[in-house]
Amino acid sequence: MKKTISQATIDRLPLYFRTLRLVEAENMDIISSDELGRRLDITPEQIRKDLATFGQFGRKGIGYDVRELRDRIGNILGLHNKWRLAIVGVGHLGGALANYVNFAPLGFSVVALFDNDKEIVGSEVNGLEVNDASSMEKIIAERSVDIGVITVPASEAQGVVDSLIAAGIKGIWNFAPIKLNVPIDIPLVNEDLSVGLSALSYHMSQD
Amino acid sequence: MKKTISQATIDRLPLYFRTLRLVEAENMDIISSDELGRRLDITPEQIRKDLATFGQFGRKGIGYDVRELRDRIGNILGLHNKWRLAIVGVGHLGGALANYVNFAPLGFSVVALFDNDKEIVGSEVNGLEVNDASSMEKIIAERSVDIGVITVPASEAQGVVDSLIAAGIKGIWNFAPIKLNVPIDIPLVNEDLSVGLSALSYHMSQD
DNA sequence: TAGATTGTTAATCGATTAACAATC
DNA sequence: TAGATTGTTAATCGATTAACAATC
Repeated sequence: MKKTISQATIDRLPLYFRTLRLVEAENMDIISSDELGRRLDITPEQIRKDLATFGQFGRKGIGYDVRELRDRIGNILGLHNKWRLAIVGVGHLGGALANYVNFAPLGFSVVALFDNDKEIVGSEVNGLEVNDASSMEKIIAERSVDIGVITVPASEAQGVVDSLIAAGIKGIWNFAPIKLNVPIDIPLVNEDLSVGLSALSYHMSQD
Repeated sequence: MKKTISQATIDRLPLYFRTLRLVEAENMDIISSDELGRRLDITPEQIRKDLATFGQFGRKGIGYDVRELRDRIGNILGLHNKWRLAIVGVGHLGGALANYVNFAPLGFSVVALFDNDKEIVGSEVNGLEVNDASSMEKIIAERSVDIGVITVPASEAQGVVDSLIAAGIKGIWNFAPIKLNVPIDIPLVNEDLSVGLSALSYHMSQD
């Protein structure tokens, strides 16, 4: 029986991964939980605890091998899967994500774009043609799309998600500010920009 | 002495706010924690607990007045401040945020755009001219900018933040995937897209 | 060896859930 | 009145922090 990993731990792993890549570029071979924590404002105890969830990664008295730890965290996060994304809704935000350069180093690639606006369908974004939403089922199968990125208006989001799931998508990354219903076996991550901005407003309003 | 409010609670308030606006558009005057919870997949106990942090909002046996609760949550979040944003880095993501339509209903407005790319400076995005980064200090004061939005590459982010803070900015909303150092009295919220996407990858990789 | 640093257990802290009296 | 629903206290659960033995 697999122990459940806390979401808080999972959300810190990408930060470790990112920092290890930077540290690697600085030609450091070994890093301590202390140094890694200093670079992320996370306590070394927290980092060691997080890593201990998945096994033993370091050497007592020495620290962690940068490359090895980066690889192992990447594998835990499933980044070796080289996930393929389809962006549904090629407005400003969808277009920006189609051009986002920070996906590639994590192994994600955008392989399909969809919209239902005749003005947008047929145009090219970052070298990829925008397809009509009606061809979603066919193209998702053809291009082995794994993840659907929802950048349509909230009112259309659930319909799009239903279609994606019918087409066999394996995960949903949602930017529409609305609660989506998905089958329990389809992971869903919500990226609600208004939450972060409102939280900032809250903190700025405290004396 | 003011009790500290948990970040988890603060992060749920925007969801309540958003849902209350929708419910209001449906002409509902009263809502129970049960119904609100049903619409957000949050337990009614959690909602009542969150609200209780800030006082008494409802009527026993009846529920919450939709408009009143929406107003009071808006005020707790500080949305009545009508914050003014400047976006620094008008690439794809910065440009998308300059056009983002979901800010206005929350009282946020974008009043300045900056970039250091000569190709971009002088162009117009959503009716607003892109200014040279060198004029940041002057324009931020002139336009009473409250919040700086960081959409520059990670390598430039800390420099931009230092300039913004020197110019008198009151809060930072950061999209650059890097840990920023800011004075403790300047609230900072990080929006790291790779965290959410990596977490999705993790969940998709579990049996 | 002495100093550094991990991995792990125990202690603490904080958040969520459950229960229920108050009351509309 | 009976049914519904809040606000609040108590119980539980889970996450973080502290401490330290193991060991390089």
